[in-house]
Amino acid sequence: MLTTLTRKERERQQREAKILQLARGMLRESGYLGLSMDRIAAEMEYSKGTIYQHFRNKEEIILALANEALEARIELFEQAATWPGNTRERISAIGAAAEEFVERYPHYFAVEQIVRSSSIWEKTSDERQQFMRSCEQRCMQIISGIVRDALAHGDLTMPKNRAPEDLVFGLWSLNFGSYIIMASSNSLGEVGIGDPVAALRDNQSFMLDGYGWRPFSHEADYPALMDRVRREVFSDE
Amino acid sequence: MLTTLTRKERERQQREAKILQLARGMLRESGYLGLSMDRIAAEMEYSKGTIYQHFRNKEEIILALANEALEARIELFEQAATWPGNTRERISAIGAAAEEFVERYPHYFAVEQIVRSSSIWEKTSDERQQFMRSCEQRCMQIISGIVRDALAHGDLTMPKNRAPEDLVFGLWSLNFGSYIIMASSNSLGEVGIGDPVAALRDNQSFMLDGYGWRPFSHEADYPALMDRVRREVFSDE
DNA sequence: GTCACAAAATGACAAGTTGTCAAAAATGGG
DNA sequence: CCCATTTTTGACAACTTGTCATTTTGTGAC
Repeated sequence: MLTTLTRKERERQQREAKILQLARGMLRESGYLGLSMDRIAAEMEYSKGTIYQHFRNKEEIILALANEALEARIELFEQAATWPGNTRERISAIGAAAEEFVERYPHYFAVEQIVRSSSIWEKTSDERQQFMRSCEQRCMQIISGIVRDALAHGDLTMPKNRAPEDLVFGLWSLNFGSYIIMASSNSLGEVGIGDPVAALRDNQSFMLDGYGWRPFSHEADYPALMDRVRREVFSDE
Repeated sequence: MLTTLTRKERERQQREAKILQLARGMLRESGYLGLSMDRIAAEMEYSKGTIYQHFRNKEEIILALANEALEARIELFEQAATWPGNTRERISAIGAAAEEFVERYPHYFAVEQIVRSSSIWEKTSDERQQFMRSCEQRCMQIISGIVRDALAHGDLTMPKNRAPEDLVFGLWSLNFGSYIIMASSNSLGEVGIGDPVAALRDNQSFMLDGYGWRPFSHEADYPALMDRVRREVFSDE
């Protein structure tokens, strides 16, 4: 009896994973409109009704994909935050984690873009919304924690009227904006941006330099550190 | 004959403007899915076929809205670029223009987000795509022009392996990312970001400081300058 | 084996979308 | 007034998503 229950449960989870896998593919292939419940059902060789027993609607599938990725991102960020070095090195490690995340979950930015598109968010369940918000907060906490450590250690002093979260907002928007532009602009080279990932690294560094976060980027080789973090922390699993 | 032609032409343009106006409203109200050709037709008291004579499809309407706004943005940026001051002041004036743009075209970021969503872009006409790309390039040129002036005047020296466009990419993504997040995150206050617009101003300034662009933000009152630019340059029309 | 009952899967449907196109209506020159 | 040309129309086809009565499947008791 126990075994049958778990077998069913296992089948259910497998099916759910398969749905998400198919959805990921469709989304990558042709965006929000390309994700079709009919086609998922057809490719799964199940009826539509069964798919709807897993996800109340299309938007739930998309949010589930986002949740999956965000959970993994927190994992990466937490690992990065424990890097044994000064605060400026630790914030660089977070940058490395962000790069790693983009490589492991290349579909995520497309998903987040869809979720942030009004009228999608509204259709999703409270639980998944809650989960997404909590992931966002958790991310914020991890990073602003490093900022606070830097303040405590005297590596950084906050400018007038600015909170640590304002700095995090800067890193966040710089990253988010850069990756969205990279993902959706097929001709960055033509406008003179040859290596956007390297440019992002530098822009982040210079922003932190501007805040006065020591040691400055000319005093250490942060790109090398980021490569090292990615090799040593994120190479396996 | 000439008069009848122009009258017709005038009516056509008025109708087109009305379509775009309605579309703007629907888009702001409820996003891409909320924009319905049927509803536009109904509210215009024209049949659907007539609407389709103006725009080949839904996506064309969205791109038309983007084009409208981008044209206006170039206007604003060009005005800002002529500000009579040092290069650092001129790049701040561009920041002021960007703020002004967001206030005048609050729907634009939602539109750009939709356009950047894959499978939307593909459905639009080459002409409008071309126009959008040329606007983007033009913007890039205006700003990288100021960067080059700064290099020529010795206000700034480019770091190793970086082109002026990489700096512009930084400002671009910082702005774009910040405004997208602001527009779609209804609870920034809860995560500790009280005044995101002020934070964006500072983050931009600090990034430019990090690049070593003189005079530094602690040597001048750039926020005050931006307020002044907005008052003196963008108050009328 | 078979019966009864619960659980799960089904697909026809309703209600919506976009985009088309033959037919109807308006227009304007002769 | 008439007729060629342009413009407008809305019924359609072809697609969505999401529902739910009906059918199928699974389980345990006898």
